[in-house]
Amino acid sequence: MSSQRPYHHGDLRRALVAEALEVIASEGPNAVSLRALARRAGVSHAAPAHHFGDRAGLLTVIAVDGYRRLADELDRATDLRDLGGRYVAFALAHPAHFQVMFRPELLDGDDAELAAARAATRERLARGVAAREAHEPEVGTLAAWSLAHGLATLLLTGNLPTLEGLDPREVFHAVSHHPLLRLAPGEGTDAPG
Amino acid sequence: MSSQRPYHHGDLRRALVAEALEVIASEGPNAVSLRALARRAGVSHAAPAHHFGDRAGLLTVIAVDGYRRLADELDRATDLRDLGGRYVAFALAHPAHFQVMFRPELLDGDDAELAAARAATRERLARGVAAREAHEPEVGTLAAWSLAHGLATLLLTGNLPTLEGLDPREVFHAVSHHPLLRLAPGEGTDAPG
DNA sequence: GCGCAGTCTTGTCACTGTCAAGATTCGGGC
DNA sequence: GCCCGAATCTTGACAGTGACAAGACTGCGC
Repeated sequence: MSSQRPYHHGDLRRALVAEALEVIASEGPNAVSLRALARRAGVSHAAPAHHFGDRAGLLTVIAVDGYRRLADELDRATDLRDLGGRYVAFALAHPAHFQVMFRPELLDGDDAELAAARAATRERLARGVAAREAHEPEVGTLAAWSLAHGLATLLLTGNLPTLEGLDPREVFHAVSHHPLLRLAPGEGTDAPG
Repeated sequence: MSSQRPYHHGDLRRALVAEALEVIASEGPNAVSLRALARRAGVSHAAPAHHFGDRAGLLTVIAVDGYRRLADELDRATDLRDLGGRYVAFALAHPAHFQVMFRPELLDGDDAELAAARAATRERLARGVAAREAHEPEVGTLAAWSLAHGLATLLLTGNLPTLEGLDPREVFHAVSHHPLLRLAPGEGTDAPG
């Protein structure tokens, strides 16, 4: 019409990913429409296909990005409890990434980068647990991962409205202090001092 | 084949739910198409709308059914560890129900039956935990729920391929026996009484 | 200044959910 | 036996979607 945009967008790939993240965070991955993203970016309806192939391609790019960010975050953990806290905090700080990462049916399962990023993140988790727990580290990893992942998922899906505004890290810390668990780093079960 | 079906299907509602469960279990809730379900049931493309209103209506019916079945299952638990085991086992025995139950964006959030069924199930969880843990039962419920829910979710999303064929209940028991946790019923680690 | 590869457009197809309006059949009251 | 309302299902239409094919434009290296 009036303002004739240049033929080339310039940074379409990045723009599409950014818009997709907004949509996913507010309405979930199902609400992502390649055509709607294209409209918002001011390009034709088929432009996204060039960068991502198809819908799964776009979501896979987001998932890979998420796994890498999470791995970086977990690298900063000081102990087992901090590891869990960072995991839960990541999920709530990057809800779009987190949701997509754990919905394999939305992703391109054959993507090599995805497999690599996923494995790297997992290795961070296992290392973080093994540092504290020498006994059956694999089962320990599973236990810690399940706890953090479950809490993150329940918070993200709105199943814990009471805890809505709280700092997710503090919520995890509170949970990990409960007598049912023994995640306290370095302290015995009954003799904290 | 050439037999002209009667105008009324007879049990269309039930048939559609059954087909939807199959589709969800094998390809996820996104793969559910009202038109495809109608085709498989041998009715016109708009027939499902009469019974469920829209797509969210169908999935909400499934979620309500799932919450009720889960509540029944949790009622049978003998102790806290058994409660978690049953939760995880339910998720893997009824993957379609479980997936839909925890995807609020797919459901009709205003549905009264859904709210009631969800509350009833939650009450079962809280009761099961409180029976064993008197100290901060709400935090304890959150801890136990997170652990079971996280393990169930990770198993369902194919994130634990190593454990694929195993009995989910035994997997939970193994996790709950790890020194990181204290879910053992009645046996304190150091001071049971 | 040329050509090529990367970027984007236009056009089309089959499929989807949803709505409106009508056809068919069931069940209860008489 | 009959009739009428209500429940069930059909037909038709509309806008939106992902995907594909073929072509237009443009920047960059040479």
